[in-house]
Amino acid sequence: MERVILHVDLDAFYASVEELRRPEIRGKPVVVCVYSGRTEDSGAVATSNYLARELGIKSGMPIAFAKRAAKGKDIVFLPVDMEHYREVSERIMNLLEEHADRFQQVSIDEAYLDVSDGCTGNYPCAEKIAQEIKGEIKEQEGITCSVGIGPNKYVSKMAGKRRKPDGLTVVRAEEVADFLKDLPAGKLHGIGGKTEEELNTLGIKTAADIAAYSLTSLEKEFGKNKAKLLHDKALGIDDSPVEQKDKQQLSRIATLKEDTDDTDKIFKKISELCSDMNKKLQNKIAFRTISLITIDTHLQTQTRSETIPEADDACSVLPSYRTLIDRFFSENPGKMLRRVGIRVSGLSYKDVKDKKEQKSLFDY
DNA sequence: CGACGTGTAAC
DNA sequence: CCTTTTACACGTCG
Repeated sequence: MERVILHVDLDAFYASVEELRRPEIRGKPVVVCVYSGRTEDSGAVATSNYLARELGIKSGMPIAFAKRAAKGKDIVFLPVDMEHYREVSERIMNLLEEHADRFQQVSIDEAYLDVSDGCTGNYPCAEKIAQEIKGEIKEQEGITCSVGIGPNKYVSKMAGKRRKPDGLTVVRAEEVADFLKDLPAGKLHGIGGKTEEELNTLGIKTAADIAAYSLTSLEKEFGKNKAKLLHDKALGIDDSPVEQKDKQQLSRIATLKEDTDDTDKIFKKISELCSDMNKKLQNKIAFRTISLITIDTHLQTQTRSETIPEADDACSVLPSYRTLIDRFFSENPGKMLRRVGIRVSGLSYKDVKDKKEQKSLFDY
């Protein structure tokens, strides 16, 4: 049976939420920033609203660059408030879930909804759901979103990118090839700058160019898996189901006040990150592997990891982190670190299911 | 094969 | 001048 999938993307989410609670900044360019705390303007742009984007201020850009672009203009710079955005997001996601047979949240501001069953494969029905969703989010939270509708997750995501903000774009199965054909390879979700460069050297520029290339020739250049991925992206093929997946890893990373090779200072920062990690673990998740993440002066990332007997308290493995730090420096004498982080993986979830289920299991 | 480290990508 | 978090593929090593 043909599927019908919606992709919902909240427009300039952080900036929209800020405009909502600060009426005085409405109508102005707004830039929401992650300040690293090293210097006055060190850090990066998390999200900018559409007025700021018109001035060339985009996510990922260093704050200092953005301020230069903003020179002399009436632009609002704000620090991120993740806790607040998470609250708003949670309410919206709950609302979205109501409209789906199957639901998958992919980030704080994005989700996929499989409406195949409820709509029995009918696109107008899916469009109606999209309109309802847009109305509800606008009414209840004052935020606009862009929706893409397609025969799978990938096409719905690509469709949604077509019209923003406050867009609604439908791409039916029979329209997929035409919809994708002229898009530059790098615009296809999942194909980034590096891969685009590689493709360009082969004379491949657009989705149609990839599609015209034989899978066998792609395999020679990219290997079996990546070739298949490229081919599928070009043709709009995606069989992956809409389903909520458990996280496989959790990480926390922070920027040091200044570059350092002082293991005590680094260990102190790691300890803070561990306490923070425990908040995420919430007594619900155990882990088997821990990693130290290091980013040096030249922004080169390295990791050092160790598999340990299962643990559920990030702070309990601090001695192991100490060992990993020492290992890093003995293998990288003289290097200075700019940022450090921790990661736990090999997760197992202690199913704290509702008592009903626990009881039914117990009954057997 | 499992563990480990890197690179790519998206947000 | 350069944030944060997650996923996944791939190469290598034992």
